[in-house]
Amino acid sequence: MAGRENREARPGTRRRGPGGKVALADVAERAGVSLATASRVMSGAAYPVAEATRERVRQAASDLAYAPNMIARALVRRMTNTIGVVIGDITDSYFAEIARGVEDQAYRRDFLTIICNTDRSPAVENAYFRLLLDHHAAGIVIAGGSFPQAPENEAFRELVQEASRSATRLVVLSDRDVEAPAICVDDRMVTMDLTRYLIGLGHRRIAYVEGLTGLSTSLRRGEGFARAMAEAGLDASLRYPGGFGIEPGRAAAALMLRNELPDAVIAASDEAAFGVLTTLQQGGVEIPRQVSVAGIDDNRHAQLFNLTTMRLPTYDLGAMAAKWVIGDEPSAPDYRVTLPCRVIPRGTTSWNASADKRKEDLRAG
Amino acid sequence: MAGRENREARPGTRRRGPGGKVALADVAERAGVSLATASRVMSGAAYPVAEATRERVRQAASDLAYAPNMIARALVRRMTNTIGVVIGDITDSYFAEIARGVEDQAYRRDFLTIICNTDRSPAVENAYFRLLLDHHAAGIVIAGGSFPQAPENEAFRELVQEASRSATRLVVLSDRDVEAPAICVDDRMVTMDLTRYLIGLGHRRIAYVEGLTGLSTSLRRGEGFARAMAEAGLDASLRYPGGFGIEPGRAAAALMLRNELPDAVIAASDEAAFGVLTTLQQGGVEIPRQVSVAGIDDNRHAQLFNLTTMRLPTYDLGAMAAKWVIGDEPSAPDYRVTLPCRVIPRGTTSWNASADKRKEDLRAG
DNA sequence: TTGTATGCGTTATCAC
DNA sequence: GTGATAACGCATACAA
Repeated sequence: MAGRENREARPGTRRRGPGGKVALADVAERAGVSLATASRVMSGAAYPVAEATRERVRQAASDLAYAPNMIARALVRRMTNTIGVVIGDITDSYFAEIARGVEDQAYRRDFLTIICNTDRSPAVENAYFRLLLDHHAAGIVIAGGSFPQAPENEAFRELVQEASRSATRLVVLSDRDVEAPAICVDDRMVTMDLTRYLIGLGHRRIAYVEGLTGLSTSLRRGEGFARAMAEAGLDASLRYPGGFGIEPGRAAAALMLRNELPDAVIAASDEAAFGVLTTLQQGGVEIPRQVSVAGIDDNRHAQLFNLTTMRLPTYDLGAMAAKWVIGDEPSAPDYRVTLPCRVIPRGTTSWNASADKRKEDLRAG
Repeated sequence: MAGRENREARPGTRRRGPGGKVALADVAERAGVSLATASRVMSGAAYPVAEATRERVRQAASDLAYAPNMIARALVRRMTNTIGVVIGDITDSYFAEIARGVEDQAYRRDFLTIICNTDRSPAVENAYFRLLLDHHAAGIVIAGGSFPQAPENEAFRELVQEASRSATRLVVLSDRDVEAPAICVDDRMVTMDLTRYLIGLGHRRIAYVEGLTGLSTSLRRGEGFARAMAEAGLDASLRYPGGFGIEPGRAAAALMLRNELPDAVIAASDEAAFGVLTTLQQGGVEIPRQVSVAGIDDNRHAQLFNLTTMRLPTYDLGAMAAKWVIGDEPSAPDYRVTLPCRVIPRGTTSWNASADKRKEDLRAG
């Protein structure tokens, strides 16, 4: 009431904020309609407005170069047009691809993509989760794997609960063992298939460079390797402590150079495989004649190194997550999708020549 | 008035929204203080509040697990706690590093980082600019270079004007020829220094793989190459159409293989240099014995390829931009900083053996 | 189909 | 120091 009286007390004044910004009220006034009507046409609400009126409002908005205040809209809708994507590190191409997938979908619907680097710290992950919830993000995409041993997991669960009570939609991109929609790959299968591929190439003595210690993803990939080796009756104990970066690959390769070389090596990531590859080559090893090397991810540089690798649908992971978050389908906490992966054979792996020899030995013996 | 009466009419009821969220009013009620006082302590305003009162409010907030509604706060402050970073493509490590620089600073102050991929489209850039302005971002960091010929430049200028009238701070990370704070490198100097370095190594016939056509950054880098060659009395006409990706590098190298090889090649980006490097090697050329190769950026993979390159302070560019945006210094439209770059000599460049020969020829002649 | 009035959850401006 | 209350700019339930 009071507000309205003030307005009438200053007849003829435009309702402009200090920044000179034109508000919806200005549009309504110019179009000669009520604020409500102006809102109905500008907000794109499915509400009956006469076409003539609609046009007048649009014209007025255009004349005044009206731009809706997203904050005010968000306040009443209890929701911002933003999607938060929580990742390890945007400079890691794995996460960058996911983020790109999210952003592409977000942009199509005028959503903004918020990026949150955790450097794999569960504490930072929770902090960002909280921040995004407070920001009333429309959706939160959590891309990193979990650390089953982390004490922060309990707080994480509570945040998931809070998210489920709120209107912001949550999607996890790896098996986080929480009640939330998940879009993932089968990490165990990833290494199983890759290991089988190398075994099929005649390799027997296969080394594995592990992923980041303690990460659930690393655990499952390690299991897949072990299982594939076991089913072929091979020894899966040739493992090197690793990580997803280049350095762990280098370190593992340096160790290999000092001992008997394996037939092949699988690294838990492309980057680690690059480290293995270049270090072995610098050590005088011919790839793939002496040792085959394979990675996981198929990132942009895998082709450059001609690296055999497992292609992960990183971009699609992000894109599907964003679609689900923005989408009009009703929220379903049991929404779960597993995306397929496949081996991309390239030049760093080849048929194991000594396997022929073994066969001959077998025949002779 | 009406609101208050309603509250009294339902004694004992907690003021909770439909989402069950606890609001500041709940905190105030529980602490037995007014909404204003509760706001003063929770918003961290520099306003005198008795320490005892302050503590009561804090306790109440903690008891109720109160989380401030950032949207409501943003509405009255006319500003969200977000920084938008407008880049070409987050999967390009150059931009990823910049984004990381921004995000690191943002996180320290509880700001959210919004990422905007334009794919170098001026139209998309403007669209995102508009979106960020409407979102009342605290700051906008524009990282991409400009296309001097683009018709969208006028609209861009208008957006810059609008930004300057609003409270959101704008920073550009390349020479955009607009009235806005800029944090850049000297692109002309970048190629000049690198070219001089190669000339100093005895190379004479130097090829240049250009950057993306039409981009101001590419233009300036090309100029730097030409100038350095000219001042040494060398021919700068050995240029290949390029781009910042791997493929343009490959294409240029393929061309080189079909003609007389240059002494050295400079690519406008590391990625292009990788393309040149691998393609030449696949063509049987020994690097650096026959041809030296250098790039620009010093991204994470440059070390892997042992690539000589120009180190660009990408991370710092982003970090400084974010600091300036969040910072407490008064806004200064003439704020301009140029960050230094330097050559990182690695294994893909070496002294030109035939230069010795030339010297001997000279002496003999 | 249009208009009126209320509320969204804060901060800020007054008065006390 | 503290409290009451008016914005902030929009969407929407309810009235007409």
